[in-house]
Amino acid sequence: MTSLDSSPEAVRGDSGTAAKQIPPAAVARLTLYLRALTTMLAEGVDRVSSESLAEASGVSSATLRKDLSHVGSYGTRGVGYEVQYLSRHISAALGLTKDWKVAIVGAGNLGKALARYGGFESRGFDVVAIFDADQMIVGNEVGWLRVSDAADMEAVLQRTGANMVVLALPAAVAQSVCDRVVAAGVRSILSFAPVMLQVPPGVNLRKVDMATELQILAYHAQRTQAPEELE
Amino acid sequence: MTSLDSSPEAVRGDSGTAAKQIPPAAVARLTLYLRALTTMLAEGVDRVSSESLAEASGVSSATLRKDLSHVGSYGTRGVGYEVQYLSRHISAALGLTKDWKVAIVGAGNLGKALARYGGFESRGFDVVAIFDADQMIVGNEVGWLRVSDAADMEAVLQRTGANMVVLALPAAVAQSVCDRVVAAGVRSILSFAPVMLQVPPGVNLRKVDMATELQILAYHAQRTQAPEELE
DNA sequence: CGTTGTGAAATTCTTCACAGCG
DNA sequence: CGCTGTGAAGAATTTCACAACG
Repeated sequence: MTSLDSSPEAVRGDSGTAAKQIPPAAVARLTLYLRALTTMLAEGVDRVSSESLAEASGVSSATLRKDLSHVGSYGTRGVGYEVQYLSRHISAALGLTKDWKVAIVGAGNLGKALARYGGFESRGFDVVAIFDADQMIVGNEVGWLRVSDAADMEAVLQRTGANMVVLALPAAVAQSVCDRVVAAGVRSILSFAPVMLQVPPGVNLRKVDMATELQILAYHAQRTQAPEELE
Repeated sequence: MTSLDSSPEAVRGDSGTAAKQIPPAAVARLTLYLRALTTMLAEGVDRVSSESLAEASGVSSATLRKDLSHVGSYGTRGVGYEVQYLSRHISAALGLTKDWKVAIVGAGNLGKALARYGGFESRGFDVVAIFDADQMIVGNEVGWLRVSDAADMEAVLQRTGANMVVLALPAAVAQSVCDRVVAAGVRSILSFAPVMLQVPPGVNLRKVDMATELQILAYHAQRTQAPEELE
């Protein structure tokens, strides 16, 4: 992987560590390729061209090849990519070789749904704990886990070695729980709470807001199919 | 203002309605502003500057003002924005004044969580039906709804006037259900199924994949805290 | 005055097109 | 010959900086 690639500038690498950074948009798509490759692997496909992998992932082949170029050169010209080989390299680039242990905070409907969601385990994320503050819920079984008391969060996070946390709780308490989680040393947080959370630098926070998704859909729907709407 | 009008993909062939299109990235952020404004409204705040609304939304003030410029000029120079007034205009621009009726397909853990999720109702989306194919589940109560038989989907969608559908079902059946939903006339779909769905042009599809979010988080986590640190 | 709204510059992302290689 | 990998071109988006204005 030659890459006459020089980082533009302002790369926050203090020095030395020239680990090539992958553009955010490309990272998001790499997960799609990985999913498609996993499906192919299960179907016994062992080679794939950029054209067909792109189609299976819903992107253009040019975009796909450009994205893969950030990861490395794992294809064979004139042939394509070996499914398993490529799959492994994308996983490595995404940091999925590490053992990710996820704790879910909030055992309401969403928290329970997430805890039982097979998609996590099957993609290398191990759900190790689920918390709730409601004493009526603490102790209940959710999947193969038992709901822990949110009061013991720090201790349980430590004991289970959780290194990612999913927040599935009401907006009102999200920030304070988030603060505790950060204080406990967790540096990767996925929040489903519909609020802007403040986290210190060095902590990775991603947000998913389901109502937001519907609103975006509403915008497009209104544009493409509203015959009567003028202003 | 200008007519920098290049359509990314299949835009309807009509030419009469030249409603100004808002960049996708801006649309996504407008929903954040709306959320922040709603919170402020509830707190009794009635004026806000671009600077503070930007902070409450987690973006730069320059980005915020640029985004609002796509919607219109609703601020007062030297003063700021009136919370309610701006809120109303963003809602209108996003198409949220229309009555959106949402049907959820799949009454598993996720489907139930979504059906009971207060965030939809509170932001103008009315959940009007929930379906499942499992006869053990059909008829159960979920929130204030009763699970309908997926076999009757077309009829129920018609009767309830659903104009948006949320797919909360296994990857394996997602495409075929999606096809039925499209055939029934629904043109806006939010899918939680971890597969690439094919929809005809004119149908709006958005996807949320929770495992994908964790993978993206993993990438960043690995970059920012893995180098050669021992702990 | 202080803050909005916006051209223009800077940056990032996507697409093109083709050289390079198996 | 066919397909990958990649510079270069082209779009889109974000940031800057300041004129306009209540």
